[in-house]
Amino acid sequence: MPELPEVETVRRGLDKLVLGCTIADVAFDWPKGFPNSQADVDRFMLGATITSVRRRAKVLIIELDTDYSLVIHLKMTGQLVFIGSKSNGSRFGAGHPSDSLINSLPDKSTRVTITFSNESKLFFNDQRKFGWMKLLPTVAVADLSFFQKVGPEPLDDSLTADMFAKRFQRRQKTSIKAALLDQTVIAGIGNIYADESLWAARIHPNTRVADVTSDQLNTLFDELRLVLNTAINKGGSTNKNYVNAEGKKGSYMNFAKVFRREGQPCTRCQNSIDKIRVAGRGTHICSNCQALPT
DNA sequence: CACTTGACCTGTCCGC
DNA sequence: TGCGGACAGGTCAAGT
Repeated sequence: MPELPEVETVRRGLDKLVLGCTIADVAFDWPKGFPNSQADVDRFMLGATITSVRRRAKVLIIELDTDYSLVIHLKMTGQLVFIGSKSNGSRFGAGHPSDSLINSLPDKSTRVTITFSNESKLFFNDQRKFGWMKLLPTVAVADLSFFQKVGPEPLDDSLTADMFAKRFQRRQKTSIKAALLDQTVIAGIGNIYADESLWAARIHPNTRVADVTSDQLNTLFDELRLVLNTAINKGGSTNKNYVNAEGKKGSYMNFAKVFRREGQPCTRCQNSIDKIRVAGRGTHICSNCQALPT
């Protein structure tokens, strides 16, 4: 699922819904995705209060007042869905009481259920089981190998176009799309926003990084940030499974220019959008707007 | 090191 | 309808 805009949307939802909540119970049976022992959970989660919800790249960090944190990666199909509970026992969704998720969770994809002292619940669902959640000492979170290697946040105010361009210097021989998807170059970009930003910057995804001009990299920097900010404003993209912390879908797919629009006209030139394969991933382009250098 | 490919899972869709 | 294969928002480990 989730790329930076989706994870950020979930983070904002959790920040609103579970900050200050106290954990009363944790139900889990998923050693591969949640490897902590019952003893760890008893000692560092039960009775703990959530003090902050942060995001780095596509990873969520839920900090507890026990100096432990839950570190969560949703990978392709992970969801974190909050469902409240009224004092009379009836359930309500955070924003949309009619949402079908309210009465269907937990379901067969539910891997972890956290119950808070006010009886509301947070479900970690993951159909494909690629996602994970780890309970770690907060001071150890930064030592995770992923955080040691991950590149800068594309929306960080301090990131300049020059700094952005420099990140690509050690990936000269690969395609620009493979480099964009490489989390050690820039954090948070996945298949949807790689395709969308390359279309906006009129760069063919198969262009070798060495053949991307500095003007094109400058344009890509601007367009990438525009695409990501727009996607956050639309609540992210729901291609299939993604929902936010309230169980709601994102609407960015209605505004996408190429992603999953194969066969439809390019909004700039009316040429039919193509789907090709680049860096082992399905890739959407306008072959008229996005020419390969000759 | 840089680069590519397959593996990890479950579900769905498409062609025969 | 059934069945096999390809494919799906992301990382990793292993190979060259």
